[in-house]
Amino acid sequence: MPQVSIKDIARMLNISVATVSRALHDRYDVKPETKRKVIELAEKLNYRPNSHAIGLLTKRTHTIGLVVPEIDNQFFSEIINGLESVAYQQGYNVMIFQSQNIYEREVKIIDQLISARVDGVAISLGSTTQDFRHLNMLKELDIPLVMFDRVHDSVFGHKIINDNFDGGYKAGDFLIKSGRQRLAHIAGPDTLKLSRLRLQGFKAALRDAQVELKPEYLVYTTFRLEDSYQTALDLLRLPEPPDAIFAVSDYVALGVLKAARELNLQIPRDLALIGFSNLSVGPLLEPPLTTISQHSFEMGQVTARILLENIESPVKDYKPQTRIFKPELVVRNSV
Amino acid sequence: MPQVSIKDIARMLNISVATVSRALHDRYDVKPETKRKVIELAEKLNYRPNSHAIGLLTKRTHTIGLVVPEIDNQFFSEIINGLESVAYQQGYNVMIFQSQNIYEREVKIIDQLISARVDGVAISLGSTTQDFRHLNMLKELDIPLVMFDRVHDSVFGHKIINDNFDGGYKAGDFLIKSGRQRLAHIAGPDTLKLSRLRLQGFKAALRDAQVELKPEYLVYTTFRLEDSYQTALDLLRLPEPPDAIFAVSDYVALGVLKAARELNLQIPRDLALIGFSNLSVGPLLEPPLTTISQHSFEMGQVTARILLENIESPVKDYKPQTRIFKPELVVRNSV
DNA sequence: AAAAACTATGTAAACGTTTACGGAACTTCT
DNA sequence: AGAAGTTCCGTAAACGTTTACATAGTTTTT
Repeated sequence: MPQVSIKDIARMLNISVATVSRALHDRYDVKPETKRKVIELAEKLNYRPNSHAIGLLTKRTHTIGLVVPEIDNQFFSEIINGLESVAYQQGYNVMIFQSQNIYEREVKIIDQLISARVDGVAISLGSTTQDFRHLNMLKELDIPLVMFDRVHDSVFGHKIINDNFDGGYKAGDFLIKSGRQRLAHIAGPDTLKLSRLRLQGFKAALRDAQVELKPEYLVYTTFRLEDSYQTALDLLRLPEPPDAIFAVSDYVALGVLKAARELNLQIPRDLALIGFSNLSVGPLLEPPLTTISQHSFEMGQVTARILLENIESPVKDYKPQTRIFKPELVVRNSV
Repeated sequence: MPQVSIKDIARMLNISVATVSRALHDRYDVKPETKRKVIELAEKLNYRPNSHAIGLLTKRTHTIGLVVPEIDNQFFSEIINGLESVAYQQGYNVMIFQSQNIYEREVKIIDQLISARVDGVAISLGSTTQDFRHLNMLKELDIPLVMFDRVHDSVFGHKIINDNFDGGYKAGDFLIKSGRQRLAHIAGPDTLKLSRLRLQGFKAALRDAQVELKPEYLVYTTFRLEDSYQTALDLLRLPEPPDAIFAVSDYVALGVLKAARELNLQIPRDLALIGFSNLSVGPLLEPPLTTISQHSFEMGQVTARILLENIESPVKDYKPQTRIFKPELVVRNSV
């Protein structure tokens, strides 16, 4: 038994589709008797409205497209949860897509979202994205856009970001205040703004305290566990190894932890370690990981609110807003 | 500038919509000259086909709906990745939804997927779901269904599952072979089939080795970290505490780890610990966690393959298949 | 008793796309 | 030169739904 339409119901009851439609919407101008018959039959036949027909006609889908680099990343999944919680409450669906940090896939996803005529788009940019035409096209098509966490200035849209500079500063500051001198930083890819900002904040903290950042203490890694482990290993095997490491993320800190264990370094005695993100496993590690926490769930909520506000606003032109979240130091035992 | 349609292009070039459609599909019966003009204009105007119109007409959306209890769970996000990898390759989109283990939300999601006329549905059941009418409706509407990991016999659809009995057996067997005698199990909610099966397998291993399972060594928990930590704490504070624990999942094992640390128990000396799932942080814990690994990525791939095969098959009736994956023991240092 | 108002329903157009069918304008063949 | 074939394009219907407009029938008002 394939899908039933309003037409089928109309035919079976010998009435017009218009009446069926009105009955299902509980309009005032339908006889209660008719209403009852329609609703009963619809129920019996498991009628479900065809959202393509509705989307085609009304040009509204009550759907927002969400694009993240990857979902198996707690930071993003928390943002997704925050965003969904607000969207559902307002009667919107969320379609989640992963770009896997692959530029071509990101472009394809955006094309699909346009084809699906979503009411709005929320995205965290892929790390390899350098050309932004696909995103600026949304503006031309009057589709509201909100970028979160991984944003770029040459894209027209709202921005929800962390103050990564501040986070980097807080990490550096805390390490210094805890008495360390040979501070190192394992940075993320230089192409990512968040990497650069965390590094800059870290540097600023050192500068303010007149602590030197040795060139060999600044190293780069990707977010792959294997990479950060290797990078940490190299760093800790220097003739004069650092006594404190600020890792650009908790994932990277996990790599440091592994490397330190391999070299029989004890944390925090031989090495202080601070991460970034506040993964839920952090407190369960040995030692519990000191980190910088981002308000991920909240960021998702705010992303949704700004997007929905824009979608429901009658004017299509909008001035992009920027919301900045301040990260927080979470002190545990790794420093 | 709102969205451009095929009609707009036709009007601007003084040709019919049929020709525009044919040109964009690169049909043989369009003059190259015309083709060029159409394609150029479409490109210039950022034309994107309206997938609602196409879905309405062709009744095919090339979209599959994916429902998981939650995405911030590595097991599920790995399955998602496996499923997406196959789906994308075959030109299908994946719409991801979270039920949050809330029955009403699961029902609503299924309704939406029906409304969106997805070509097929893959789902891992929510833990509170007891009524399956919403899922069996898919059968009536000729929408193929694949259940993975959390399945139920009263639902008509394919099943992709882990042999949880075997996993439980392997865990118990390994603990016994490593010389432990006072074996305990922290089980998941009894409503979940996977909990019951892992427990049964564990019991079978003990029975086969003629090792007793003391009633007080069998305790239950939810998957919330706080709960498993408390449960573990109670267990380890017994007058005669166990010397080995099989935790129903790695998440729960993290709670045990925390409790053991609090009580100054050393793992594996004072307590052997084995988890289930093989989370990526496992090897980075202290000690690295011994666990039972599930082939999550592969499960996702198989889920997608079976679903797509069914979707593309010309016959709408199908015999549900069942695929069982054998879990694997991953030996690290916690035993 | 006619006019006015209300009730319940139907008609038809529109949204964007695809495609079967038909046919006009050429070209090639005999 | 007529027949036959080829090339290119247009017409129109269909998918499922909503809604402005029209209208028939009934009730109320004057």
